[in-house]
Amino acid sequence: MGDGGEDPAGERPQQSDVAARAGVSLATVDRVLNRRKGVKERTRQRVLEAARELGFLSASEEARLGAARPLNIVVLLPAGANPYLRLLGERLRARLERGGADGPALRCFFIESFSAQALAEALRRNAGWADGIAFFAIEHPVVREAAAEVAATGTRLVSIVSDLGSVPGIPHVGLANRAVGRTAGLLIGRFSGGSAGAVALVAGSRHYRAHSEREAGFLSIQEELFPQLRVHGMREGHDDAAENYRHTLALLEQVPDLVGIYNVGGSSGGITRALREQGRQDVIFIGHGLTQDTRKAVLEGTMDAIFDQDPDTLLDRAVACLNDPATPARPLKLDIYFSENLP
Amino acid sequence: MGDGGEDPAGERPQQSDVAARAGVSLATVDRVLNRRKGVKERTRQRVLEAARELGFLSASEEARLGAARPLNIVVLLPAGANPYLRLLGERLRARLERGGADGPALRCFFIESFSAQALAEALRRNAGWADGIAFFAIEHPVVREAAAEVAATGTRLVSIVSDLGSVPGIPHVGLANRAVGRTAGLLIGRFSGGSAGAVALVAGSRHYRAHSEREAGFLSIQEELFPQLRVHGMREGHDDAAENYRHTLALLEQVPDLVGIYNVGGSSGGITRALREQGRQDVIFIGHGLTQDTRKAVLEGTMDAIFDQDPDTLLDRAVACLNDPATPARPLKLDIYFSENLP
DNA sequence: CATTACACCTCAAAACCCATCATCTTATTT
DNA sequence: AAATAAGATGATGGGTTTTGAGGTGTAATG
Repeated sequence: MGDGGEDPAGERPQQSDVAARAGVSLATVDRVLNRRKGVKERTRQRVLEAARELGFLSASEEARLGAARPLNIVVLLPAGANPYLRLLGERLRARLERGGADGPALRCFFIESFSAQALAEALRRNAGWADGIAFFAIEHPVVREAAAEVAATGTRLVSIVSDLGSVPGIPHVGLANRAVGRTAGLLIGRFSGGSAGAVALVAGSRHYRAHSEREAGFLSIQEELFPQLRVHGMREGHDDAAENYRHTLALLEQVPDLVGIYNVGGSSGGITRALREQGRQDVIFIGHGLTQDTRKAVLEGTMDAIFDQDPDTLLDRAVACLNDPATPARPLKLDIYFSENLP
Repeated sequence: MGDGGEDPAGERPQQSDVAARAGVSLATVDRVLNRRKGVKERTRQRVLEAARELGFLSASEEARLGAARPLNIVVLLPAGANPYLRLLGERLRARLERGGADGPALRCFFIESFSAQALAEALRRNAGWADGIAFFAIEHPVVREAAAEVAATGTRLVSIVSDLGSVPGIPHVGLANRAVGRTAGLLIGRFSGGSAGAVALVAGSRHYRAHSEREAGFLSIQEELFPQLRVHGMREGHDDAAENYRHTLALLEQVPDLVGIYNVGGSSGGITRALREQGRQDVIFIGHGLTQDTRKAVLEGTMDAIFDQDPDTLLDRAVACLNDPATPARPLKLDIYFSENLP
């Protein structure tokens, strides 16, 4: 008999083809396809697999019948030279190579930094084919709108590192940034040993909630506990090393009694370079992101502490959130590194 | 048709086929497939292999059943009122209730503290039926001897929190304690703002390597970076709150210029009580173990920092080590908590 | 109108789950 | 070495679930 199996060039496959391929009877295929009970899970999977192989089911039908397909996850990060984000991208690649087969398919795109439009567009563009999107959020109506839209289509979203404010249905994986800012303030205050002077804030952008929350926490604790320190207004360095370098040089010149700097954003390399060049290792400096350059800066004494959120934990939690939206979203642990406890 | 080979084009294989191919009875196949006990590991593997060859199992089922039978793991902790160790025991119980079926069977015994004999005996007693033992080590020849013996019988061992020194075949899961001691020294040195004075060390017992390593690290950094601080010799408080309380009272009386205390051991409650009662919140105090009492002490300002190793991570890693002795044994991350970043 | 694909049902056979008990093996003790 | 204990396997049977075979009705199609 000629029929025997699927027919790549010809007819649409029939239930009988699926039955044959799965090695079960028509009755069982019928039960599976119509979600009737009385089918053992193992058989169900066989049938579903056969159906998938024959292309009998559309993707949506497949999903409806619960064929466990690895999720398609997209990660959207700001482009630019921020070393922490580059490290995050690298860990992501590493995870891909490890996880290989059964893990979710992860893809990472770098979006033009600080552009709400670009991010919104990227969200919409990926909503179609991705099952879930993890994104570094920019707080902007355009983004919030796009996120709400995308979430409504069923694509799961999770913000990482920086959130969108409280948008229902979009969990966040990241630090408790206000507390982080307060911790930085506490350390600078205590390290400065009670002497009066100025402390300066450097940020990437106020449109990152992570940054403005850290700023707020820092300001609140300075006011509360260290009145002898005055805070020198925040400067936006757009997570750019060169820009941060210029800001720092200006600071050092304009603020003679500068005691400390807290960089709530990334790319601390520009700041350490300025401090080093000006021989101002006495300035207490705390920044974010455990990377090669910050490690070196802490070891040589230019930087006093690194605040970090472990990239692997971050990705784990983001993926867990996308897999199961019911995952409770307690904040990540803040890792603090000094010269003596670098890993 | 007597051949007995699989039949790719024909009927689906049945359990009876698996039984025949594995050369066992249906009852045994059933026991394996339903994860019932009473099957020798070798037989289990034969059955699984037969099932695999016949294509009886789907990939996911194969993974589920192919995993080695959950290990029987015993955890040995020092008895006593040390809150961190009690918390560890509690997390262990929590993990049991969660993991339920497929997780390893964990059992926790509390051994008379500071008794090498008791620990050695417990190791030997459990070696018979446990697949792996995780134990808080006491560095003592009696223990090392017992550990080597037990390891030789095939029971896997891993030391947690405090290790045995370098004994081949017994990996360790815990902090890099020398670095931890140096970090404590760094913080006390910097918090003290350059003023001269004395810093004191309190420990549980010198027989815990964790404690003496932390001490060594602390001493080394004091000497290196903070010559204006003199270290007041270590006192052993046996992780007992009352004893630590008495030690602290004595310290406060005998050392008028006391600037800081570092408790390398547990049960910091006694120390905070003494500091609180004597109104000496100005003394910088760093201790180990994030528990209810240390949290409170940090919040009220009696304690300046808590060093912690996350109990869940600790247990995860210990279990991983016992499951797969090839697991690389990089040290745990040190978690540092100040008043502002308590979880 | 005959044909085809399929949803939905019933029924009996087959496969399977689960507990029990007897038998055999292996290790431990005496 | 014999006795004993503990564990592993096989045999069996009752109850449950799963499956295959086949019937019926419907809608689409040529």
